[in-house]
Amino acid sequence: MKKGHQVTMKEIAKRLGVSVSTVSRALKDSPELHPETKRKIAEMAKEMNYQPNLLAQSLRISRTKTLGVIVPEITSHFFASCISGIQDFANKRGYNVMICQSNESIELEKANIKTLVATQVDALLISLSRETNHFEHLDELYQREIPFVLFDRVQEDMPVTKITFNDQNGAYQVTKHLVEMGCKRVIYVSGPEDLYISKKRKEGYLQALKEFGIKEDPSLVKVTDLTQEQNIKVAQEIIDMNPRPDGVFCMIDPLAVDVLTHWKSEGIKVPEDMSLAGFTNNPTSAVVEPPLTTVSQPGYEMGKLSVSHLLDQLEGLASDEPISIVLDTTLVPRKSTGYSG
Amino acid sequence: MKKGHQVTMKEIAKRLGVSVSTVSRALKDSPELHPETKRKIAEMAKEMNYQPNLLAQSLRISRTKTLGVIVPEITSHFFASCISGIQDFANKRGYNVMICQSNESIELEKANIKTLVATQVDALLISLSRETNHFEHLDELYQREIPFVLFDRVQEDMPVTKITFNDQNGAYQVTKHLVEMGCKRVIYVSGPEDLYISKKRKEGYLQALKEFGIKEDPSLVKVTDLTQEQNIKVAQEIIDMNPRPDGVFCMIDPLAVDVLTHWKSEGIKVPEDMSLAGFTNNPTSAVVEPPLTTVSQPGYEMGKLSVSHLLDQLEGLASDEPISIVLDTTLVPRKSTGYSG
DNA sequence: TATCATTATGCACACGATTGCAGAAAGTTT
DNA sequence: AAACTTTCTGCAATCGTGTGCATAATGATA
Repeated sequence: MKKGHQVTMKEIAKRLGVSVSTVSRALKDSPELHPETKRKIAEMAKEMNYQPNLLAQSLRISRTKTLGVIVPEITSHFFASCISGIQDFANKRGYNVMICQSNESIELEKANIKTLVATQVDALLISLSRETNHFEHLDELYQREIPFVLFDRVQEDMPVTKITFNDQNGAYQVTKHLVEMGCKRVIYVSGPEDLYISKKRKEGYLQALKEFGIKEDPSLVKVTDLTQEQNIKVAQEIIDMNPRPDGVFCMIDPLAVDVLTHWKSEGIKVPEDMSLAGFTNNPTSAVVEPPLTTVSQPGYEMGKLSVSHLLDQLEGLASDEPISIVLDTTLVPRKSTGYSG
Repeated sequence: MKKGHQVTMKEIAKRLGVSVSTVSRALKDSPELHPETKRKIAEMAKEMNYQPNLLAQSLRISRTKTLGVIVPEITSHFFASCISGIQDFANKRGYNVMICQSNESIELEKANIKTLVATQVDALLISLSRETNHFEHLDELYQREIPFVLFDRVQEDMPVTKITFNDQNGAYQVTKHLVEMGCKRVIYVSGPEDLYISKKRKEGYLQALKEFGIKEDPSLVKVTDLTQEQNIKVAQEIIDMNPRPDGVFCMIDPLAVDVLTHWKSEGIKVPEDMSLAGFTNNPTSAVVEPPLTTVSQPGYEMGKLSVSHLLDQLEGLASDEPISIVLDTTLVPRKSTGYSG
């Protein structure tokens, strides 16, 4: 299939018997040109449906006004919200966005970065994959002075701007809530342990226990790789424990939903037999039965803030100094922890 | 913030005291060059961490190997799945993807098309917004010979390749299922009436009724603009009807979930008092209580097929003749219609 | 009428990569 | 030693847009 021909300045120039530079100046409304000439050229451009070739412009000014975004997966509602926020605010400021997903693979993440850099994006917004436990590819970006920010899934030691949620505080609040609702033995179900959010949420969990004078017990921390299979395995392990725990905080909603579904099929009643809480406030968590207590993380806001700060830096409206933006989370108590309100 | 400098062929050439053309040929492993020269250049390129500038390449060959995608909203799980399929298969064939969302607005849809065309994407994949009821912008694409395909939300009269689901058959099956489960008075809740999928699903609904010899009754068709507010209003209207219907087919899952939630708060039991079914098979529909009977629409598959066929056409592997690809849907019976299996 | 100021336009080059053609350098043949 | 290959490399133009500088054309002044 052949792509249709696009009208160029050259053709407008030819039709009117002027030079290309005159056309260029006319379309930029340069004061050096005779008004009548400008009018004629503008008219012809409109008639021929001229559209400037952004590729050529970008090549000239070495700026594409395009940002690259890398997320672990688009189909996650949280990341989709982030993307949505990034898009909206990038567009508002005249930037386009190229989105890639790493599918939680570090190799794909590297490949994505490479392509985005090759296409000359002006900057990158990256949320790291689950697998990413070494960071040479980020170091390289840094050394090549390609601006980028990290959001949600960050590497703490990287000297770039990072946008995160107050994961620790969110986990603290939800654990505290579980204890306040009467739970004596609270389990934390963690995702992969070197994941930033796994660590932070664990810290919050431990902080709450400590505050209530509950001794830390390693056997109350379970780990899953977040596949449905393992999630269910962990759910079963929990109800097999003796003495059985009475509260479970899952580090992310889909995990909590898997646990809930399994328990239901095993006849466990939530919250009567066991309290359950998640994290993220996915739309799903509001409509399961019972509705799931969780922690709200506004993804759209995160996207908006990430891109806004990045563009401020790019355009010199903010200092180049890397900063750390921490967004607040809010506890969303629901029936799965016995809350009725 | 200043963007780091990228190494160009010119610099490699300067360092080695050869011409830029020699560098270009060396990096393309041209047989005209002395092997030793090639070796030296390749080495230097690696050392300097040279990355070709895709912008310049694209400008030269007038092809960007980039596709534009426009969807109504990214945060919908269905469209996110489509995007995911498009991405994966575009990347496999060496193409990049720029994604835009129209937020269901025809004006944004037009603006998106304009930017994507200006950035010289090689082709477009479009799913129309709810508001799109005139099609000049698509006509223009067609006249300018910019290749594009329509998926899911299509305009039937456009002479381009269209990828849709067998919406009518899906609706037929779900309606038939409701009747077979014992429903005597089945409601169809439609989205905006000029939406392609609203129409098609209504046809399927009517087809099933006809087959069972049930007379068409306009009062059994309700319409909502799909805002939560109106969805709830319709849900209330239905339980206020006299005689009360005993089965409801909502044209899309989130609508069905809104209805279900409202009914629960009003003490209506599903499926005992009323059967309920949706369409799309969102992840949510499996975890609500009771689980929702629905129709599965594999979005990832749709994305994959759309992009594959588009690229086949672009690269001359498939005929330019517009075709219509219709994907099958499958009924997913669950408890909300009394199914137990 | 010669000179100068002013206005309007074009030339040439840049951005980075690619390629047809010319031509230099080296080797081979007569 | 002259003529001819063969092998290797560089020049210049291209893609579409933008801009400093030169210059042509016009009018104003002395």
